[in-house]
Amino acid sequence: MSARSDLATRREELMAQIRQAAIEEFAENGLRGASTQAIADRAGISKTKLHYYIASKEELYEQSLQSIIEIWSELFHETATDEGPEAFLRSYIGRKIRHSLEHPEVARLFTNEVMRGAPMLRDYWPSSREATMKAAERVRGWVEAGLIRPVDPVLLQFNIWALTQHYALHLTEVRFMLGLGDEASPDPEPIIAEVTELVLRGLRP
Amino acid sequence: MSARSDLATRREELMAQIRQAAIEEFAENGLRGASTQAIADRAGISKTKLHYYIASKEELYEQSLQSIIEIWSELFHETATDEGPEAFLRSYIGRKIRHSLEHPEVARLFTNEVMRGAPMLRDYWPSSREATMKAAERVRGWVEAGLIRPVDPVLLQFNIWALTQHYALHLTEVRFMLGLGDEASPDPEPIIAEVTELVLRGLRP
Amino acid sequence: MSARSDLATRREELMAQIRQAAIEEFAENGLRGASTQAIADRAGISKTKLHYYIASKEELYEQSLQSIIEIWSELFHETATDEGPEAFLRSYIGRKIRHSLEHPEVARLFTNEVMRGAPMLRDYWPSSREATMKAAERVRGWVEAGLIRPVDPVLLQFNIWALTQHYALHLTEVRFMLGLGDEASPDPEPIIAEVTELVLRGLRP
Amino acid sequence: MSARSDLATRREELMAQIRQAAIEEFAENGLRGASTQAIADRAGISKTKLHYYIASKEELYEQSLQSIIEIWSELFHETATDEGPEAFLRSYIGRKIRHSLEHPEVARLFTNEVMRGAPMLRDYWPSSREATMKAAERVRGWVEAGLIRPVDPVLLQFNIWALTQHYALHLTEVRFMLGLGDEASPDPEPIIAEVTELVLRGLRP
DNA sequence: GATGAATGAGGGTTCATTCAT
DNA sequence: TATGAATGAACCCTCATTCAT
Repeated sequence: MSARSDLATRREELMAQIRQAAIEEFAENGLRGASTQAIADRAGISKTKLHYYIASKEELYEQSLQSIIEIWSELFHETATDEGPEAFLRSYIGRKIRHSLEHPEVARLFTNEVMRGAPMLRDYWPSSREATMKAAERVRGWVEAGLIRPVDPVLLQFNIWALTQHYALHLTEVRFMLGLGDEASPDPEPIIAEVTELVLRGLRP
Repeated sequence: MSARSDLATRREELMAQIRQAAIEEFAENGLRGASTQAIADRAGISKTKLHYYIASKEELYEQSLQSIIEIWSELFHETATDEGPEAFLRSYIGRKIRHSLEHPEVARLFTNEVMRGAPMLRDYWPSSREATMKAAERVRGWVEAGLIRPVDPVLLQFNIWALTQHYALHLTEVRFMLGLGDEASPDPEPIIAEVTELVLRGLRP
Repeated sequence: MSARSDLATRREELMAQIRQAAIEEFAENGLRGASTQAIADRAGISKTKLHYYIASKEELYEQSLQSIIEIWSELFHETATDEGPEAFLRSYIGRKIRHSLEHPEVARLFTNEVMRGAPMLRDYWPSSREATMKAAERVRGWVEAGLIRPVDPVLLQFNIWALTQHYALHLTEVRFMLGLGDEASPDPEPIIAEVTELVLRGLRP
Repeated sequence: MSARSDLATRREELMAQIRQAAIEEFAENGLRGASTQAIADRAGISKTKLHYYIASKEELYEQSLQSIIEIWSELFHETATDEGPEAFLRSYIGRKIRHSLEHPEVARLFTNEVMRGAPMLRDYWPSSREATMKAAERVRGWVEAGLIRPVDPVLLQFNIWALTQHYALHLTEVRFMLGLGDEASPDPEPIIAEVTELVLRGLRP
């Protein structure tokens, strides 16, 4: 067992390394600007070896996007939903910002793709829209129950999205403005507190 | 005089065309991913001609960034500041979002640069920080005057920034979720209303 | 006039050099086996320069095929047709073999493409078929007039084609069997005489 | 004994598969254009496995050529020679064309090599020349016996060679001109009849 | 000022072959 | 015997930039 498992494990580990390297490089330079040489360097392997494990740069890009969507989907569905807006939003905003600060490249790659006009995400939009509409329904329920003031439930989602993504996209700026070093990660808690407070108060009936 | 002026005017017009083309191309593909051929095409000139008017792709990129910063600086300083937080925020958020929706490429290019780690903006950070600190001071004044609840004045700026930039960065997604066509611009007013309301209510003492 | 003409002339000369180099390389190694480096070397220019003048290897290949077809078409139509089969065949076979021995690469490239299954010539077959049918009609006329014995007019064309192409394709072998040097061209006249005699006698009523 | 024999048999079968695959691939794409991957695919094995059984692509190419020469040599020597030119030529032309149409890849590979300048056949030419000279002697005998008209006995061999090879090389074109499907094999008999008639009549004293 | 020609460096990818097991 | 992993060389082609006129 150990031999087979070792081989499979090795391959998976390498693929994980490659995917991580790819996400970072694509996040920084976009699909066009990313080079397979740079991805290989980040993954610590040769360009030829990289190409042994991937079909093409484009396919690797698509897989990277796919893995991001899965990560976020899990993050959203792990959040309990039946305890009212305050509990839900506190939990979701906290998780989202913490993840953003730990893995800013994830949000960056996504934003990069969307800024290009999202040509690779066309197929994904419909299912994303469905999820948005389902969430909107829940927000409407909160409004009708008088738990929050009347809001546009789609724009609310955009706004929360904006607030939680921002700290990943602009981490460099945030670090500088908060007087942190180039590699230091800012303490997520004050940021979470501030964003949560803004949203919860902003929604009060 | 007219001859010289005509020449000078022509040159300036051409440079403006080039800069606009550059901002669009850089916004979509980043510094690395942008091609001078694509910029030339967008500007309606030949690649050789483009290179006659610019020193290098990098320099053109820097100029593009510079012009963005000027645009935003004007936008900020045109907003009257001495009528209290509500008037100021209503005005600023409105202007910012309107501009974002009309010229999404501006916000996109900036975010693109920041996501890369902002290597070209190192020189600009200090003066930006100064402006941020000055604005923070004003926010503190509002807090002390009891006009808004106590908030972290720097994070507040990030949050407003996040909310107003988002609609430029994610315009493609926004369009899709709102059921608009690929080229249609969404009506900015409902968005402005929703964002303004969230911020103003979120800041109530 | 001289300046413009010189420029245009230079370009045309270079293109002719490139086309010739391409035909030779493609004739020897086929589309897949040919390398743009080898074509550039044969043309006496750098690979980069070659790629400045061509769109792609495939397109250059197509142009090479196209130019061959034109050459042969001219060769066929230059032959007078209204003086009966003997005069026509003597003239055509002579021209064809002379050309074959002088430019064996032309016949070779064509055969190379046909041997692959002729994927690039699909578009050309129909018009070729038309020409074949028209020629077949003429042969039928000869038969009816009692000038030649009854033959399948299409297979006759194939056979003449086979006999005149062969000396281009197998020039290396022919040279060796005739005891010639590696670069020497065999005297075409005895070959022409022998082939012509075989065909004319083979067609006698 | 059976075990050893089975193993040996298996190996030989596999080698035959490989050789056939190689001939087809080399016939279509030449030595340079052929890929070991494509040969492996045609043989139904993995590229690694292929390389386990062959020393190199070049060596496999040489073996392929060698096996072709053996095939043709057998084909020639199986033809009875002591019944005069007509019987001999009828038999040989028939066999040759039938084989050409059944195994066009054989003739194609050979022609491909010759068109390249036959660098791999240098060693083979002398023995081939010897055979040609022997056959020429026999033709001269026929001429002296008044069985056929005076002809150049070497060129006659080239011409017969040309006529019988052509239908293999240009099968694609032949199929199209005769209105056959892409995979259909034309009926060899009318072709044999026409070629035989042309040659026999063309040689009449 | 303007433009076609040219180029060295690098882009992504494939290839025949070897390694390691 | 057999196979997944690995690799250096080469492939076609594009790029930002410079040259020459």
